Amino acid sequence: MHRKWEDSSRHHKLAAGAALATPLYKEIKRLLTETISAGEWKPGAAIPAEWMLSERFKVAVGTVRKAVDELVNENILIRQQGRGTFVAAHNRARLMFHFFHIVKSDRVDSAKDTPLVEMLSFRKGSANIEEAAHLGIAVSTKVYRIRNVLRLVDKPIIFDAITIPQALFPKLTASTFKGRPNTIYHLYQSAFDITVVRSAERLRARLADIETAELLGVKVGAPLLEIRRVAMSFNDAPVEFRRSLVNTEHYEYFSDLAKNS
Amino acid sequence: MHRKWEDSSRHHKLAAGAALATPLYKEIKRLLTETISAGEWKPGAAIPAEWMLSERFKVAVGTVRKAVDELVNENILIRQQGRGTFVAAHNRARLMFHFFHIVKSDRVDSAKDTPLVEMLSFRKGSANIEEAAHLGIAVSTKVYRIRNVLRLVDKPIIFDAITIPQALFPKLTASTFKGRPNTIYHLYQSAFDITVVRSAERLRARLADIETAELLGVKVGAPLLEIRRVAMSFNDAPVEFRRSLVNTEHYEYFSDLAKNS
DNA sequence: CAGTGGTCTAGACCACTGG
DNA sequence: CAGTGGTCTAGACCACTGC
Repeated sequence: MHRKWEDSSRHHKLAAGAALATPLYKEIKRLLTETISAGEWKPGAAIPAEWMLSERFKVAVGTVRKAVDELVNENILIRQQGRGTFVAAHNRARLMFHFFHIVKSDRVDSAKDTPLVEMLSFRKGSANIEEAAHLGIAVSTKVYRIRNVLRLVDKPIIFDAITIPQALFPKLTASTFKGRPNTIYHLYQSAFDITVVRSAERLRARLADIETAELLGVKVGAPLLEIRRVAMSFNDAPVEFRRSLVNTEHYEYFSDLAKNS
Repeated sequence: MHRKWEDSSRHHKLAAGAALATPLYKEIKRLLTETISAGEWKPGAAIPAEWMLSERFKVAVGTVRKAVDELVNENILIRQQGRGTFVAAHNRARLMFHFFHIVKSDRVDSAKDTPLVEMLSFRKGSANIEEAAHLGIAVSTKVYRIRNVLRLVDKPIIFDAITIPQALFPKLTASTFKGRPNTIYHLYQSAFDITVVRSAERLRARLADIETAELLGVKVGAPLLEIRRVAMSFNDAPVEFRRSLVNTEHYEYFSDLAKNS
């Protein structure tokens, strides 16, 4: 009855009081992540019902649920009662909620304006020290560099400089972005099978230089918020490094450290 | 056997397809929070074992666990296998981990320096519009205002202006802070029974004015990171409004939106 | 060793969705 | 209505702590 005793591969205590056995649900979680990552279940599609997964993996439904719980918590899966469990897809709402933190400063409710992206340039290049460090690649590795201006309510507010490794995005060209109504993370996902699942950001204050001042319509020496973001896929694999400069005269960066109730 | 049918107060469907019954574990969570908030279990102390709670509340242990799970997730409770479950106390490690986000910019590991706090002033006053809005109180409500300079590795890096309602902190005086080796949130908790459980922060870039420039040892017009924090207790009740100005020449604000694996 | 939380199982029933 | 996730229960055993 008790599965544990049927499977001798678990609970392997090493000689010298070494590493502990991984909980079964963590293993299921890993298998689920792998299956998603391998493309068996596509973004936006439903994964099999929990009872099916429990049969497939030969574990109790409760164990599957605990694994799914964590993936839902990490925004990799989305549960919908009565419908099923789905692989999170990168739509605009998701981007705005999880990856766009600029809000109008006079809004108490922290509602967000949707940015309008205008590409300034698209170039090939070699990773500098900073880019290499953040992307976990060697210096001089080939990268793409994309520069955008983001407008909020018609005014240029954000200047983005994006760096991504060429190896991850084969045959990417400037025209790939043309006429795409979706977000760039949706493009990563739909065209290159790369799913951004989380990001880490570092912020500091900067003075606007001549170029940025012109782009954002501020004076040289105006204060700008600089954001350095590393976007990561499964297993914290770095995917994109982005440096943003934000005119925070009427907008702010909102950081809610609230937990998931 | 099934508790649901013994308790008729739950599952109350209102006439016009109205509000849903609250899950039992949410109710248990509320009771736990209330009990902590009422002071029956003190910060740092263990709460009763799960089986005791399950008897006390007349529910299954699994239901208690689910409630405790969420409170652990919100950093209100701390589980320690083999020892028990404890009410989170505000020690320095906890503060640094959850409420202090300034890291040295050249450190990849995002290790933090411990700030040395020097109080500049302690005054009574009346809430202005901004303070009132953030603290959820009426304009002109009586408040305390505390101004600090925080040094990191001997250099003044942060200027803090803290505003708290007098009603929440009876008989607070400047000398209350004298010779306290602990953090201010520890003081709130130990001397006033106010536990800060989460915070929301808004960031922007600013230019240093004369006063701040002098305090932080930078030039007038130097770029500073401004952080407006609202610290909250249980049920998101605002407790403290803090405006920080940070010299981000060698330090950064680190925002990791990682989830709890 | 007793006592705690951590994992896993098994099964019942509820709430919601969509045909 | 069938099928999905959501809640709740009950009980076994494991892993860890501290006496």
